[in-house]
Formats: sequence, C-alpha cells, structure tokens
Amino acid sequence: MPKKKTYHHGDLKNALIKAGVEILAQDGVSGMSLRKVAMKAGVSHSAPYSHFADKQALIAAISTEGFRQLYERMSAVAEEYNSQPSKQLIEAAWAYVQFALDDPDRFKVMFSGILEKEKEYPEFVAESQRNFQLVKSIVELNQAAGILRSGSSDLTALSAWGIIHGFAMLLLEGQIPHAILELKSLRKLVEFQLKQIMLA
Amino acid sequence: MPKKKTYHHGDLKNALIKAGVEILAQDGVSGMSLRKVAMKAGVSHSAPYSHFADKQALIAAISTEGFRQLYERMSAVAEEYNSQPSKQLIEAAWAYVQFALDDPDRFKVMFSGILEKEKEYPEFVAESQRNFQLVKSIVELNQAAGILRSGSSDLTALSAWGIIHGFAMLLLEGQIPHAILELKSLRKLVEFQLKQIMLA
DNA sequence: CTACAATCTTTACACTGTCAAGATTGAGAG
DNA sequence: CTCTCAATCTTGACAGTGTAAAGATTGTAG
Repeated sequence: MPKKKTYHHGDLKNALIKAGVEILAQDGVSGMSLRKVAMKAGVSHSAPYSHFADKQALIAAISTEGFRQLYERMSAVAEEYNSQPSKQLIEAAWAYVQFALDDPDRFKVMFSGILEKEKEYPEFVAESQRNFQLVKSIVELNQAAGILRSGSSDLTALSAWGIIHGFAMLLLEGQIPHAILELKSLRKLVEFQLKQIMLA
Repeated sequence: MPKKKTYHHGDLKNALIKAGVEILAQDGVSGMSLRKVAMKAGVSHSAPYSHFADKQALIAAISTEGFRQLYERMSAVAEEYNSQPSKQLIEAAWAYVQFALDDPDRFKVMFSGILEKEKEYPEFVAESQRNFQLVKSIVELNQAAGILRSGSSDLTALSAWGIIHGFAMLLLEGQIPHAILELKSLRKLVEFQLKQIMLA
C-alpha cells in the first residue's frame, strides 16, 4: 500500500495516532508535541485540528488505542490458559507488566494523569472498563477455583489490578530498590506479588 | 514576619517551592509554568534560574518536599499505633491515600513520571527511600506479629506499598468503577485492600 | 458538471522554557 | 568604614509550543 501524496491524506487520523505513539516511544512524554506529530505524519502543523479538538483529544486517542492493545494481549493469554486459573492469573499479570515495560511512556500516558479530563472521552472510558471486566472475569474464575478469596469480585479484581499496577508503576518510576531487583527476576517478582493475595 | 521588599528576596528558593505547590493545587500539572511560579513569588520570570538549573530541578524540589511531608504523616501515625501492628498498617495506608487525595496533582508529580531523570536528584532519591524504609519497618512489625506472611520484608513491603499505591493511582485517575465507590467508603476500601494480604 | 463540505495550509498570537548580558546588593577583606 | 566581589535578581531575546482564524484544495453527493 503505497502512500499517495495527495492534498487529502486519506487516513490522517490514524496516521497521527501512529506517529504520536512513535514519537512517544522515541522522545518521551515531554518530547511529544502536536507539531512534531504533524510533521512526522507529513502534514502541516495545524492539520491535526481537523481530526482532534486539541492535543488532549489526540492523547485520549493514543491512550484508547493503548487500552485496546493491552486488552488484546491479556485476553489472548487468558484464553490460552483458560483451564488453569492460577496460571491464567499470573500470565495475565505478566502480560500487563510486559506491556508497561515495552512502551513505558505510552503506559504513563494511559495511567499517569497526563490525560486530564478522561470522562470527556467516552471511547477511552469504554476501553478502560473493558479491561477491568477482563480482569474481573479472570478473578472470578480464580475465586471459583478457591485460589482467590471469595467475596465481591469487583473489589477483589481491584486488589489484583492494584497490586500489579502499583508494582508496574513503582517499577517504571525507578522506585523499586535495586537490591530487590537484583534479588529476583521481574517475572518472579510478579508471581510473588500475586501470591500475596492467593490462598493456595 | 513581614516580607521585606528588597532586591534580594532572602529565601527565594523555598518561596518558589511553596508557590509551585500552590499553583499545582490550583491549576494542575499542565498549568504550572515556571513563569507563573516566579510571578507568584513576586520575582522576575528568570529569577528561578539562580536557584534551580531548570524546571525539572524545581519539580524535583517540590517532589522531595512532598516526600518529606508524606513521611511526616505516616511516621506520626506509625508512632501513635506502635503497639497495634495491624492498626498501624491500616492507618498508615489510610494516611497514604489521604495524602494522595489532599493534593492529587502534587501526588501525581511525585509518582507519575513528570520528573524524568530522578536519579540526578540525590535528595529526591534519599527521601523516597526513607519512605520505603518506614513502610518496611511497619511491615516487619506485622510479620513478627503473624499478621503478614513472613519472608523477605523488602518484597512484602513492596507488596503492601504496591497494593495501596495502585489503589491510590486508580482512584486519582478515576479508573475505579463508580459502582465500587458507592458500595463502600474509601476508608473501608483501603482496609479491604490490605486484608487481601493479611493473614488473620 | 457543479456546489458543498471535509480536509489541509497559511498566517498569526500569546505563552513557554531557557539563555546571555547587565543591574543591584549583602557580606567579608583591608 | 569603605571597597570589592560574588551571589542574586532583572531585562531582553529566541526558538518552540498550542491553538484560533481565514483561505486553499479536493473528493463526492446531487
């Protein structure tokens, strides 16, 4: 599919999202300007305003796309280990942490409040809720198997998410003491975290 | 203590940090510009450069100050309930979440990677480690009392921190479904989170 | 084929972080 | 007490930012 060099780009909206993700990975959050994104997409600096109300809207779109990919990864793992609840839980958590490590800046954008008024972006809200539903279903399977404490699956899902999310966050921000990181592999640390809330 | 209107401010460094915290609380992360901070401190727009190498350095100072206050709050609670391990744990966690809620934007600045090269600010690193040490000591007390699983106190402290930090983060970002928030008080939710990793 | 609406460009503006050069001043040396 | 200097603060400038307004281009519906 060769890129046509017409006045109308054809699929600028997605091209901008893609360019944004790339610049994010390359230059970090503070290095991602609308103008750079536009230039990378081969378009004038205010062309983005035909597709996004402002920079926040582009960030919302990037975040939403990120949630979609996160869902893909975790749901793939969940399906693969559908018959082994505890393994499903651990592998999904590992996928979550890997996702964070693969593209730390996008992960930060998704979760660190760079996006300020999330409620104004319904797609973003829907996609993030879809992820929570996935976690919840994994948790429920583990509760049924006696691996996680029974009780509100919402609250327990929140615990599971929280413990892994907290770990990922502290990891990305370098807040985890080096001594700990040298002690065990990341993978083992994730398992350790989860085992704190697992019964068996 | 009347403010003298001299050419030399006298304590501009601390005044800038204070002004920064105030603007942060008022206008949010994206609204905190160096120039606004300088104006609020009653000083020209590039005066800050006599005390901070760049904007990141001011942010580092604000974060460091934040960690100091967080430590104060948690250690006060820890001392108060020094003879009741489980209560000490819960109250310290509650203090942590309250700190996050009292000034969400400062909390975000401290933990959300707005500060990009933390390692270059040794005071920041020291202060954040001091907090972790405090958590560790609380955890160790609870391990000794059979309330938390025994084993590496570093790793267990990481779990406790992670589960509460994750909760606080999801809370601040509005990622916690409303249904859950309506179900229980925040205080009860924090307890619920911790009880996931508590034995008794 | 034509008109319109969507898309993209150009131009402009206020604001940002940062730097360089100069003004002011407090404090120590003599 | 005076001189001097280094620390501190101001002024002025610059490139880069987000965004709004007005105009140019073009695919497409009628």
